[in-house]
Amino acid sequence: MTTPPALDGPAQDFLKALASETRQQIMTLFAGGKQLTVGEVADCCGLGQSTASEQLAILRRGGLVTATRDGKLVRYRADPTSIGERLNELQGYLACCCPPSGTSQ
Amino acid sequence: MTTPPALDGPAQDFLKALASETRQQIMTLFAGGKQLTVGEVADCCGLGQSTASEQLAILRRGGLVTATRDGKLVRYRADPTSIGERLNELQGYLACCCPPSGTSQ
DNA sequence: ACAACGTTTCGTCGTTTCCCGATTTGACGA
DNA sequence: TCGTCAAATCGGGAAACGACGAAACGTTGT
Repeated sequence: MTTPPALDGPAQDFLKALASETRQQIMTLFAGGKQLTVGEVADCCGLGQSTASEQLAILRRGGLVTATRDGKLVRYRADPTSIGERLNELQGYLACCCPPSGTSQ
Repeated sequence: MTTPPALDGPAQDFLKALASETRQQIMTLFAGGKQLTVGEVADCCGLGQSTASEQLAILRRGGLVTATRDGKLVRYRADPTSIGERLNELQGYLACCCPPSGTSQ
């Protein structure tokens, strides 16, 4: 009886993180493996400093980016491994609702 | 120079649709290709009738479900084809931020 | 014509999200 | 030890979201 597998915490955070246009825009900045500081992100997106920091924190909780300290700077970059995992989980979740073969009703 | 491919409308609707716990729960009801009416969804989730209708409309806009009329009922079910497409688009978008091979910074 | 089911719209309420400025924390370097 | 710069956190205000009930409408079947 296919236990309805409600999405768990991590997957939830992943979706929440992606469900904002601003954060989607931020993610595009990391294209090609680029690394950026909070200030650069704020600059590129026309956001306040604290706002950028908050949005990056949400992306980090969603497993989309990681941060490493470099002197007094903190460099953010995309986290392909984690993204792949969450994407897989999402696919698995959706697969439950989407019988590849029509088992019909 | 990987044109930053901001997510387009459909993908946006897909993410928005999935970014609600209630709608995630609704999706699990369709597991195994089941079909449900608005009333059944409202019942199963403890939602008001209009709320269920609204949430289903959002899921439909997101390409997650389709609706067909059957007599005076409207039956909803998951839409695997559309889901697959949107999932692919999402993957493509994320791939831009996630160099499969470390092209490094 | 009428009843049943679904959809849409309206107004409301409470919660959450987004963004901000201000303040605090943390990590240097003098 | 003191500044200083970057980042994080705090507090607040505006907007968006989720849910509700009620009403009006469309469709379908009796």
